[in-house]
Amino acid sequence: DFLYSFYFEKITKNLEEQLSGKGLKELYYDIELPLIHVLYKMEKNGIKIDMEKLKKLSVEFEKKIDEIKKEFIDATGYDINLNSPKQVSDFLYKKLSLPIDDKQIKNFKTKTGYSTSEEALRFFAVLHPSAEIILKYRELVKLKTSFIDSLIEKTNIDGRVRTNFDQAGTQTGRLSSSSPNLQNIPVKSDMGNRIRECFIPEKGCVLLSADYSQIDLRVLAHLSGDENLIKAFKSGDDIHTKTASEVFSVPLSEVDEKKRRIAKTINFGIIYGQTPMGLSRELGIDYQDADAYIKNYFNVYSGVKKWIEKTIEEARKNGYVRNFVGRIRNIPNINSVNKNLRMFSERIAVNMPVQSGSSDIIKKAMLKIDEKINDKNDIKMILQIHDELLFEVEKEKAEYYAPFIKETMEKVFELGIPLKADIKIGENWGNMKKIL
DNA sequence: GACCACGGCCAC
DNA sequence: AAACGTGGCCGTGGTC
Repeated sequence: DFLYSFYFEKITKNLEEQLSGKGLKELYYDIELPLIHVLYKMEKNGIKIDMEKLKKLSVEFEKKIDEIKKEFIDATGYDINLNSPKQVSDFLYKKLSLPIDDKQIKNFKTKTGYSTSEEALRFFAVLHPSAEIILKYRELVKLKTSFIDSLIEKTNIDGRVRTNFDQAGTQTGRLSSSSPNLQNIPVKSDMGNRIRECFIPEKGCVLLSADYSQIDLRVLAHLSGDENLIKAFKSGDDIHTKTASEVFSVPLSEVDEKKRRIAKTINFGIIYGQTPMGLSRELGIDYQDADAYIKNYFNVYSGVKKWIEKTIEEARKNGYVRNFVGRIRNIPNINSVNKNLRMFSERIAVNMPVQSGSSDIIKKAMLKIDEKINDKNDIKMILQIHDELLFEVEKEKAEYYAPFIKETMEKVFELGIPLKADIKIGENWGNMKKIL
């Protein structure tokens, strides 16, 4: 016992000094340490799975995958392993003998050969019907192996699946989730959404989802203090439509879907440090146009541009960046002579205060919500997906807790812009209706 | 059988 | 593909 307390104190003191020296005591004691218990409870709670539905889905996907395999053989005469990028690559680039020149495929090089990525397959799809078949095969196999079968295997006998949240696994302070990862359950495709429908509440309960609206862009607005971006959020208009209107110099009413889509891509790209080349490729537009759009963006939101420059400057000087609650990320290669490494470091430096800022906002909200619900048994916090919290709550209590959760999330930090959270409820995670 | 790199792709 | 940031997991193809 003596030795134990002797070394315990020694280690504690050492850690305290290290935290102190880096200005991390508040982050540790106000956020990370108390969060441990919240995460523990979420891991313990787990989430209920509609096993019957999931198993039916597995069978259905199995059949479809078999059909697609046959379809491929019928269409091509080749019986290759479609799970093997190597075999698919040989098939597309060699066996098909398509009239493609080096110029067209030079963008599709990988370390080991020629790519069969979705983008490459879309290129081949206009030349040969087999590419479309492979794409469909990929989608279904991905959903079946990574999600359907994995979830079936990892769901406990009590009908609930429990993830592992890693609190110290990311460079930005985000959580990560594994075994199974419940932070990347499909949502975008119809097929994928059918998997989400297999996540259900306990009998007598509903699922309640609370997600921050545009939290990263709002954090960017706060950090940069950019007047236009702040004004945009204060106005309550759709942010991508607003950006489109500003960047293309047209009234809000004249922003069509195409313009909005471009603006949306730019908005996300800014946070990740996207280059004109990246933007042009993603949108399938000319480099010159992409370059002009980004320049326009920085003209309109000049405060954002200044903040990016300032952030990179600080990273160069200090070798690290810090977010608004003091969290640190070291940027060791920010002054590297290797241009690729240096540019990469600059994007990391710019992205960190934004992504980690959002992450600490939701962590703090989790703590405040937990303070109120930790002794209640009519509501459980069960998942965090970066900007979303998922609860399992008794049906009759959903309307009682909803405003509290919304308000707690929105008021957790007083920033230069309003934070906004939307509340939805539903009988499964794939079909949620907005209530607040 | 354990481990790894790789290509590929799901989420935010 | 990635000159778009943060993650985890799948199957293949290879080594040991």
